[in-house]
Amino acid sequence: MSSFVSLKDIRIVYMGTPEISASVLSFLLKGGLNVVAVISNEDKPKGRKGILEPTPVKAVATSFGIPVFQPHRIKEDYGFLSSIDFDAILTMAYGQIVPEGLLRLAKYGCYNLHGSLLPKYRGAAPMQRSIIDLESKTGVTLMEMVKAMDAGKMYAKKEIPLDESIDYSSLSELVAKASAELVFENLLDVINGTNKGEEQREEEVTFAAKITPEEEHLNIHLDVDHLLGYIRGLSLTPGGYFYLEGKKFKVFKAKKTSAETLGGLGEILPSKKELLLQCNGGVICLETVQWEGKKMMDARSFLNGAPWIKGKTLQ
RNA sequence: CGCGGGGUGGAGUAGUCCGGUAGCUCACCAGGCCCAUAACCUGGAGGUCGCAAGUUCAAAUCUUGCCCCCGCAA
Repeated sequence: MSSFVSLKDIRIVYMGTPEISASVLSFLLKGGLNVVAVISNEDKPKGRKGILEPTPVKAVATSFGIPVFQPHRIKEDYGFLSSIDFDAILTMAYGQIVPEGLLRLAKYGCYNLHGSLLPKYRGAAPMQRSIIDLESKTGVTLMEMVKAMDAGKMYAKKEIPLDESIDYSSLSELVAKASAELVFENLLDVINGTNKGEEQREEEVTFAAKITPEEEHLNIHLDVDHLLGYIRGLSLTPGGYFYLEGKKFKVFKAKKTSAETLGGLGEILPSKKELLLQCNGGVICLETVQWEGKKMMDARSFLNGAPWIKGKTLQ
């Protein structure tokens, strides 16, 4: 076992790719964590013009002057790590399975930040699923990386209460902040062996499957509360949608206004200033929407330009 | 050359095909009504119609080039 005096003495290799992982890295670096190298997925062509853009994590690392490695297949290509002097690996949403051989390269272990209260919601989309399932709370877990996905020992957790004001985007921010806190408060103890961790109880394991393209098409038949769960769980990216006049009509934000049935299922109810949608078991007020080809806008603006929507039915 | 939609007062849109007074719903300002109001009525200010060039007596509208935004696909 080691005996680091300060967290800053530990030389860390950070692995991650998307926005949320970049936020975590940013918090960690601002807090003084000693990150000696960053591994991120390959840059991919983005946007309509297919321009190659750096991954969010790469962008942050670069701005801090930290070397970035982007192996095509980490499984076959992690030899570059032998040229780096480091102590431990920390990952958050890297995007590829980390091979066992690489796990063994870290003298003081490999650690992962997972966006749920393990053992619940192992897998790809824990934050979205927690919201979609209408959980009352979720959180972040600092854990040991092992061969099996999200199955290692748990060292520390932070709980985050969920309510109807939290969507995927706002939860991501909370998770990023909590993740960084977990690292600052616990990683030293974990690596020094003071914090032994706790095995996950297999009988409590649940999985958070990736969001499928089909799920992004909101199901108007769902009962109103679960429908709102989907809207929040998918917002702001990728955004759940209905079809209106054959084109996608995304709904980013909505709230329940009554439990009545005032029109046909999926009908936009007549209202001067609000975009009211009849759902199964109640009426919801759409607050932020986007019609295919248009910009995201508040419902009031949309209504100003498209009053004809009243009486139409969303599918 | 991946497919498609779009850029019009502060916001959202109509008008573009078929050239000729820039309309609508809001926001804003003033006045009115009202116990009162985010409601209602009246009046008002605010626009180089993305940029540039071309055609024309005349261009938001037609032609060409460019910039930017958005949905999809990757």
